[in-house]
Amino acid sequence: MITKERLDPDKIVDTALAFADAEGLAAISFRKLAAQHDVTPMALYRHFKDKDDLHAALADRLIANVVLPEPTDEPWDRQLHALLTAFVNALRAHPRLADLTLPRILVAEPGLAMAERALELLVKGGFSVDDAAEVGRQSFCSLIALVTTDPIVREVNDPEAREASIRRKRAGLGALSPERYPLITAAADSLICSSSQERYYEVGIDLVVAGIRGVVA
Amino acid sequence: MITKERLDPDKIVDTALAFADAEGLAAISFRKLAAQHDVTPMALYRHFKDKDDLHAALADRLIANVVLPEPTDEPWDRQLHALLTAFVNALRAHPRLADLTLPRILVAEPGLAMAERALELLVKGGFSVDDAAEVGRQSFCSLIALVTTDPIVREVNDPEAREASIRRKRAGLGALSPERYPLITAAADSLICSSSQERYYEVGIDLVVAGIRGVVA
DNA sequence: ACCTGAACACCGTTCAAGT
DNA sequence: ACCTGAACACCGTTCAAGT
Repeated sequence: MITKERLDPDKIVDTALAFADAEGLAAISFRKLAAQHDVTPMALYRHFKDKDDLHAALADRLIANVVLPEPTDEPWDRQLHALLTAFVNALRAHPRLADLTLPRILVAEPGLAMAERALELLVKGGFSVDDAAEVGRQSFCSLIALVTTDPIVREVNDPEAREASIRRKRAGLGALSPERYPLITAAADSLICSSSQERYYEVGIDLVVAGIRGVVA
Repeated sequence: MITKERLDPDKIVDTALAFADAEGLAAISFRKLAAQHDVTPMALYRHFKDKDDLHAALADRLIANVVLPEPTDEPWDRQLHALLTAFVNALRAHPRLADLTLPRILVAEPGLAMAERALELLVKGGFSVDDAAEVGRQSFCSLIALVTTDPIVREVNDPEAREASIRRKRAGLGALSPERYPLITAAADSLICSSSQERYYEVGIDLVVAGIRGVVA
């Protein structure tokens, strides 16, 4: 039960985040949000211009949770690693919504501070300002993809359906010819589900940072 | 006008691809596809179990267009670069649908052949089979993200709306304080729109390959 | 086997109206 | 300023029925 005095946009965002965590982005509808707050769907339009506007508000909330690391005297690539990890950690709070953040990074705080800091470190690493922009953008895209394709999150929430889905995948790879696909069949378990979620994110972030280090002119 | 003898699933997929190219994934609906083929929406259910099934068929079409490079005697990382480029090129035919491909790579040909070849090259590069699986998966994810976030594709198709969107972004970054955000304001043009689409993809693929090279134990 | 018709349970959004 | 009610133009999907 929501205490009903005023229709608070922040509380609507809270509810939307909860819906998305439970059933994904598609589960967020104005009509369901309104019902949850004992209000008519149209009431929400007083606070959000349209659905894109609500999505922007959701993205801004994710970005607001980025905890920027303090500058240190470590080398630039270590500091960048810490910065990108902070971004990933913020997204992981609501992984089904990570996709929404990209167009809001250069709008919402602390996305702007994070972007400025990333450019700073990239320039320190040897990139021109324009190359830093290009490389930085692509790095953030990769990290967002890392979170949205988290194999554990991506599965259905219902544990029974999840079991069925994994069984189906295993059956699919199990039916392959080991002669024709020796490595896929050998790596089947790793391909179906990462060994550990922490390792998954570790490898993902390391890959991005290693890529950046590798393309410095 | 579609010649009407039989309802051909392949032709429905053609129409869906055209819709998505013009207006994005959300523009694909059973009702509109049916109308385009002078048929009732339910007729489609004879050929596709549901919308996910249609999406799988669309993904399979993208994957089917991957042109696998022949094995050469080049070093493993060069060959991997060529393989990943082939994947990206296939996705670029229908960039708004690139997202759909991930869960179909290990199902549809030549996705399986591509995955097997990628694992092969990664193992040749020094990865264990399981590490190759993890690193390979993340690399394909990053490349899919590269295509779906192509700044040119992501913009609205209508050239007038596109102009307005770019103007709005420029205004947003232009309003920032150059003292507080010296690098963002300096790189504004690069951040808003990549200089060239070819360079965008070159940098993106180079980053992924450099990352892989960098994390080899 | 393949397609239709009617129906159900949803959507986002507009517009005029109430307080 | 803030919310309601009715309406419009859409969705995916099920089910029973036609040929």
